Amino acid sequence: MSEITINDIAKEAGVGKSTVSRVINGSGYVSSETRKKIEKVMEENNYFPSAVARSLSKQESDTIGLIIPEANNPFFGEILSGVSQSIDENDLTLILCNTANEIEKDFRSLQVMLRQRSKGLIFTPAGNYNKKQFKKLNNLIEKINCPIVLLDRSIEGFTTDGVYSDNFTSSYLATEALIKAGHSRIGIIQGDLSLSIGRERLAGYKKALEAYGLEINDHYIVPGNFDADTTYNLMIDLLNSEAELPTAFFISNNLSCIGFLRAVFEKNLKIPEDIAFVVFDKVAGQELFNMKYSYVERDVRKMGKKAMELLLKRFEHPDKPYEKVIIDSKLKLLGSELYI
DNA sequence: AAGATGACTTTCTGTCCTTT
DNA sequence: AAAGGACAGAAAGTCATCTT
Repeated sequence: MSEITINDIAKEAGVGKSTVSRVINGSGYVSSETRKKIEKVMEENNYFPSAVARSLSKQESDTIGLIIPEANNPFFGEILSGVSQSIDENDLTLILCNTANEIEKDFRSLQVMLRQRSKGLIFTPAGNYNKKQFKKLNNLIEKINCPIVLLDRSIEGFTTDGVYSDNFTSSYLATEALIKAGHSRIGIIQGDLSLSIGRERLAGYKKALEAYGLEINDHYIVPGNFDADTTYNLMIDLLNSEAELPTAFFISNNLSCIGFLRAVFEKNLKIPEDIAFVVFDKVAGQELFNMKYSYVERDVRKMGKKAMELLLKRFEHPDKPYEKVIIDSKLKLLGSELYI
């Protein structure tokens, strides 16, 4: 049994297919009598128009592409939840690509969106582009030719709508909180410095130490890359070493924190008595272990929703100036007051 | 004779412009 | 208000022509 098409509906309703098309899309003139008849026939035949054919004709699909770098990061789960709510509300279709922080997969994902003739794109780039990669990116984007909203990570030299956070200020405040709690030996689990968010978070940390006259000790800078395993290994090395340890850490992201905690617990250290921390972004699941901890909180769902909002606005007004939205974040201090 | 190759046509299903 | 028909891009189908 072949699929029911607009022609079948038209034939059965005794009208032309263009009339059926107008009913489907609620456009143009259709007498209410004809409309009712066509709707009845569509209902009876359980007819759904082919999105494939519609895309073929319109030279555009109703899909929104979402390209994320870390499917294992709950941050992007929250983003997805915000985006998909708006997708539903606006009767769009979502295509999701995960790049695992590999730039080559950025390109593959963009090619997918190009092949799909996506209507819009929300994009968190996998990393820092070199000249050649930047050129390739520009070529692809030019071909895709649809509105793009950057999310959380910017691309140097590329201007478009975007939703970001104030990484510098949040990191400054997080580090400052540790200082105010009485810590003077404060380390950082550094993020991926090829990403602007990694650099900004490091800069905020450094600036806070500087502001309070504390020395920046390279030995306290753990060169992580936003990933749990790397941080775990580095922390184990550090905890095994003879060196004097920091009494507190600012941790650049939630995944690093998992590695950090694994190492700390493995060495039977107590949080926050032995070692305190403030982490950028919520760490999923910690509430379950009744572990109070401090973190930089941001409304991530809202970031996803806002990105969609920018896209929808761009559809309406293709030529308006680009918009850069900073979603505010605040410090959640939940640990012991003494230590933080 | 059998197989490979290339040129051309048809098919798929909605959309949209023109005509009645 | 409704009908008719061109059209979109890729794949499959058709047929003629060329190569072994």
